[in-house]
Amino acid sequence: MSDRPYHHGDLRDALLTAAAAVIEESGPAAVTLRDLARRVGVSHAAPAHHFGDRAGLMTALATDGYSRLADAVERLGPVTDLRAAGVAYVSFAVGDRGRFEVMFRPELVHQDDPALRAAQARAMGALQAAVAGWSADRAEDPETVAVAAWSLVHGFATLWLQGVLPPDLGADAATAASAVAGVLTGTD
Amino acid sequence: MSDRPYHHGDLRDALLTAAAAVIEESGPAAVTLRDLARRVGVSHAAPAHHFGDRAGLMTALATDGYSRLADAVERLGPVTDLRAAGVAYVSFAVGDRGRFEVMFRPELVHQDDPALRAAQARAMGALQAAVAGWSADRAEDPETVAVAAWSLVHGFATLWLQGVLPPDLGADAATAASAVAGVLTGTD
DNA sequence: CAACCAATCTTGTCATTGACAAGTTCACCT
DNA sequence: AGGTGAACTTGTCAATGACAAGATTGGTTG
Repeated sequence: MSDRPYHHGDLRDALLTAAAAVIEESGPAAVTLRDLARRVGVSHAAPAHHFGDRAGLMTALATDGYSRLADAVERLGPVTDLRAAGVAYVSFAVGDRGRFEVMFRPELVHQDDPALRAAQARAMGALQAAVAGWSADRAEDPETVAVAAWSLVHGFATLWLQGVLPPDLGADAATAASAVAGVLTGTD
Repeated sequence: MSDRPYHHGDLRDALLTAAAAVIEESGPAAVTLRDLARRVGVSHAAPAHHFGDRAGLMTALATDGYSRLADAVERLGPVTDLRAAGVAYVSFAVGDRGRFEVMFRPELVHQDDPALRAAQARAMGALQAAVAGWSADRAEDPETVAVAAWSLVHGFATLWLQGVLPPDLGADAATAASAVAGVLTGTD
């Protein structure tokens, strides 16, 4: 019918990239299998072959996101200042917003997917390892401290992405995140 | 056709309550105007009369949520310990999960809705007033401190709701929130 | 008290979507 | 050369959101 080749060649990645782009523009609710297919130039049922269903596509995107987050944190190495880890976390969320927004929406993905769980575990392990050195210096229970640190950076990232934070913080998320994380560390 | 009265009498509130219940069970993506209509016992187009469209219903639900949050925080009065405000915030999120989940999803609501913005402003004002006394004692810029506090409790609430936090924190969100907030205040 | 009126709710319809089924094309391997 | 399975297609169905037009009702006014 059309002159495009029957085999796309890289359809899976193309769909994931397109999905991330749609989410960055309009949020996860705007992601439609048929729209992605149109954007990439394939038939409306092609995505189902690679991902099964819509949740399958979201699962693949979230898995990809956890892997990238783990990469970013592992590149960091062990940190003694929470701010470095916080900046990495927030930078990932802002820079890879399309994936980050799906990672913490359990209702959109197949939570029991093995690949997802593995990538999730790797990212969490990397985060914990990165913060371990810092939290050891604190008086409180290390786990409570880790949860506080995670809550702080995660909350900041989501609030920043939603644009509800006061504009006085500036336009650079990393700089603002560092300042906010400094409140927890007590450094200035 | 059926024997139910033509006028429901309290359809608007009934739909909002049903929507909150659906979200608590299955998340915002599971909310369907037609399903809500069925649950409440009206025709499939009845919801549109009260809310216009799906986003209109979500907007009303979010507005309701901001009002309830503002009520909860104002009941608190001025606080000198962040933990009290944090517990109130998290308790609202966990207790009114169906509304909380919609309040921070800009893509689901009509963000420019006047009633929404008013309720939002009231809630944010109440939070800021509650924390003002506490943040004044800190060395850092008060606004940065306020953002840090908000980020911490908001992040904790969302992570808690998603069930990704370690189970060692216990089953009571308020207790865990108090402990985690204590890391920021430095009190133990 | 009757007639109206605006709000409330209904039925009917349409384009879009996700999911599924069955067929077609193609790359690769033997 | 031939087959074999993965990649992709067309076709279809029920469900949904949105819209249009009509039916019902409580209140309100003349």
